[in-house]
Amino acid sequence: MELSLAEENYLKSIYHLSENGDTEVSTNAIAEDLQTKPASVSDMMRKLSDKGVIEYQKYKGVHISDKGKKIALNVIRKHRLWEVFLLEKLGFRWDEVHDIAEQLEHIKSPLLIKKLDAFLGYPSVDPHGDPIPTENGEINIQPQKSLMELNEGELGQVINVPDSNPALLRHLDQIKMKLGSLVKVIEKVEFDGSVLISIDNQSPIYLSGAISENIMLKLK
Amino acid sequence: MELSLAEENYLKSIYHLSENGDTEVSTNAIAEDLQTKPASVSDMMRKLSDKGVIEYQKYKGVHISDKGKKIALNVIRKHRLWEVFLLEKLGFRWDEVHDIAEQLEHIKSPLLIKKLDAFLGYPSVDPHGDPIPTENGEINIQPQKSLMELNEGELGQVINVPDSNPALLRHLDQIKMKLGSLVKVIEKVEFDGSVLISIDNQSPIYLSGAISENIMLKLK
DNA sequence: AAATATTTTTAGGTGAGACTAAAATTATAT
DNA sequence: ATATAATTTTAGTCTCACCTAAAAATATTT
Repeated sequence: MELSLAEENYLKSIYHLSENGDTEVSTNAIAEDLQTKPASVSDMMRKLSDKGVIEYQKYKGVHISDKGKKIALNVIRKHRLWEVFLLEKLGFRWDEVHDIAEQLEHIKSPLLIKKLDAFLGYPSVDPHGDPIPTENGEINIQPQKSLMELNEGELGQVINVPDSNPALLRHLDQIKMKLGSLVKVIEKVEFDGSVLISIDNQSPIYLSGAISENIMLKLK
Repeated sequence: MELSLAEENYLKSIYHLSENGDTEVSTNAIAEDLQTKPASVSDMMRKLSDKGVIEYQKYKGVHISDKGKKIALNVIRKHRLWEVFLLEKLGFRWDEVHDIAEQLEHIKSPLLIKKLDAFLGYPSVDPHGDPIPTENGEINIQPQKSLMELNEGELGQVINVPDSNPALLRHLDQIKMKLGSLVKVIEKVEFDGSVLISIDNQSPIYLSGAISENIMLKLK
């Protein structure tokens, strides 16, 4: 079954908002995520439901079906493989790849993705640490905690940062935080949720709560 | 000015049908080329004319403007760079690249194309021998003759074959004809327009007129 | 030059995917 | 429990790119 570009984007949004298909998603949340109006979402839900890629009851929110999940994961696979290509082969920075990959992910050619995957050496994660789903729609979700959840004294390794926020990514470049960096929480500031950390044993710096909740780590 | 995918395809068609913008193009020819109906073409001509990318008078055919030519050449540039990528980096065959490049050519990101161009080593022709326009819309059109135009005894070097006909390209693979091959016309058959040729001094074979008129050569 | 054929345009309509405004449903607060 | 607020859906439009059928313009025959 071939979905339109718009339909693919809806499915992807639902997949993400439902955290990998586990929770129900509201009409408003989808509208917000896709920068459209709730009325448009309702229309589309009827259509996607008819196609069997979501389960939908009026006023009751949306659940992605197995079929839908597979399609969403395939789009995500393509997005992340293209991100790897843009960074590793073309020399883009990690804050530049998301928007272009948003376009490339809709190119239709399974063979192209097979060959791209091989060309890139079968990567398992994209430049932001997100796991790349397999051809069969399997995805390896790692247990992770946000930097804000760590306690004073705890140590973690950065394994994931958001791909869609260039300004944040550029800031991480500035403070020299990258995937794989070891981060130690020295002090948590009660008042504003900011944290004092050291990155790879460098001199400590403060990070705002807004930033630290977006940085995902594996406990060490 | 941003054109839609459909508008870009119309411009590209007009550019090609007008042989690089030189001749007038008829409504029917465009409809045939784009597999659409003449009525749809008339609609689009009004729109493209309003945008200043073509000169159009009702019932009088269409001429592409300088502005339009530049846009068309940019799309063609992208198409041909992607074809090089697919063939040289991903290992596609030359008969497989056209359809995928038709999709990739509409990706919008000047920086992407700059970087892709560099990654490919600034190629000047695509896998079918078509010249790749520069960023500024310049294109190096070589004088060339179709194999059918050669006389008996004449020798030519293959410099261009059509990119959009996979069956033909696969046939050329079979008879081991590639870009750069030296082709000698041994005999021209009056009756059906076929020609007896030798490719790179191999044993002679017959080619139908339909094939030979699509193979473009530089006289040697 | 008139008749006929071809090409092109206009008129009106369709589906996709968006919108606004209003109605219906569900959730929250009093 | 009722009133109010928030969310969601429906109803009715809009634009885009296509369509068919009919009309208009141009080209070709006789």
